Amino acid sequence: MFDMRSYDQYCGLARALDVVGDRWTLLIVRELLIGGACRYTDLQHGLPGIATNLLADRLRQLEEQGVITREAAPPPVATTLFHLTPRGEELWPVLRALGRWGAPLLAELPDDAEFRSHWLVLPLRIHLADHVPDGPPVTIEVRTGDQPVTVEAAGGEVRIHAGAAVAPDVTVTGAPPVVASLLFGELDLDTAVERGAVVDGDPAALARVQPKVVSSNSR
Amino acid sequence: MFDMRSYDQYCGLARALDVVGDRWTLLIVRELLIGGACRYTDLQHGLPGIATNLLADRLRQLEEQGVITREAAPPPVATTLFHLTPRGEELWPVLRALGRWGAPLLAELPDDAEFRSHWLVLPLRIHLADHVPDGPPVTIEVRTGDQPVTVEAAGGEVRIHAGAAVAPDVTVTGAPPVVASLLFGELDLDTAVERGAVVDGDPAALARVQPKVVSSNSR
DNA sequence: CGGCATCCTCTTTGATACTG
DNA sequence: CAGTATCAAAGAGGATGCCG
Repeated sequence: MFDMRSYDQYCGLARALDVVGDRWTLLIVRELLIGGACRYTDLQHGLPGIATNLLADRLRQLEEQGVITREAAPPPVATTLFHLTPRGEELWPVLRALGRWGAPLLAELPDDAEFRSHWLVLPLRIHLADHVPDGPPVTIEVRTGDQPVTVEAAGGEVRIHAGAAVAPDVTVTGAPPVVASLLFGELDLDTAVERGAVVDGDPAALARVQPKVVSSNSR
Repeated sequence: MFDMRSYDQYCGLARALDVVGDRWTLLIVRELLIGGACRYTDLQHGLPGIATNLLADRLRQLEEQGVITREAAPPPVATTLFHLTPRGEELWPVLRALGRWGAPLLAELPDDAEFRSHWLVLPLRIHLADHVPDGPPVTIEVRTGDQPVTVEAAGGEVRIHAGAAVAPDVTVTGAPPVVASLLFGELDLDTAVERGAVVDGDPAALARVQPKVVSSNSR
């Protein structure tokens, strides 16, 4: 039905690209790193623009290469769940490096670019830290894009996942670029509010997890 | 003449892939990370199988994106030199992560895969270290593939570059997989020799730089 | 509805030949 | 040396149909 195209080079980079270098492939891995396990339709939702046959092809290839597994969830759910194998999870450093390199390019995106709020999860996991390990737990609800994202800081650990928070100490609402810049500490609170962010609740909860570096970004 | 295809997603990973996600692109970056500056024909030699129009296209795109620069070398050389910009050099963590992930896949390659010995340079830079900083300098010449590669250890630093050594303390000759496995400490000396490697000179020079971990690989 | 497969069109790639 | 030109083959994108 298809043949794996290969660079056919004795080089680790080339071998990696043989497996994950095709269009959409690493974005599929991103989806699975964020959520843990996804249904086919979850993947389609998180990968706006992908053709359905292409998604099916990529999933089959990734399965053959041992990067993902498909698991038939038992009734009454009766759906197929895709998730990364341990080998697939080892792609995390690759995604981290690429995401970091690409971050400065976000500024050049048109305003109508696609956005799914769960895409914030991995960058937030990289950049946020609990700076007050001994403080009481705090919860932040981030409202931008298609669904809320919850940030919980407690005991020196930060947990981030898609979905609404129960009783957030603070909520942050606004367009993705402003909300993201605020959370990543690239904008201070006042500037973010000036640019349309709405912060409802205790701003100290934000300061607890934001990266310390505040660059002097303007635009 | 062309339009940059974009995933159009507000996501750092997707933005990175917009710029360096096309086929061959990261391999071009590899070539430039290894050598520093390359002529068009050097790139063709290091990228066996690439179509020349594709190479020209990719170079133009990378230049537009600020990843590489082209520099007209003055007479009497009178050639164009391509090299990475600082922004392009920041792709090093990406290549490192991908190369590391792909390394285990090298074993599955057919024996007639393409090989250029300078492809060893980056992995060697990652894995080798000078374990005897106070010892006298040593030089290793690696002979496999199309040209020799030189490893120099001195004062705690290891320098690796393509090209012959002047007066090597030891030379290692053999097929790429065996030579590479020996240098990376995945095979011990005896096993490597059994499998066709020829080590001429002082094997202690090898031990000085090899990674300490010796895994129990067999095949 | 979830998980694809098919069909069709359009773009990108690969191979080769040729040029300033 | 550093490309451009040309053309066939493969892949991507989009719409729709199928089947449990």
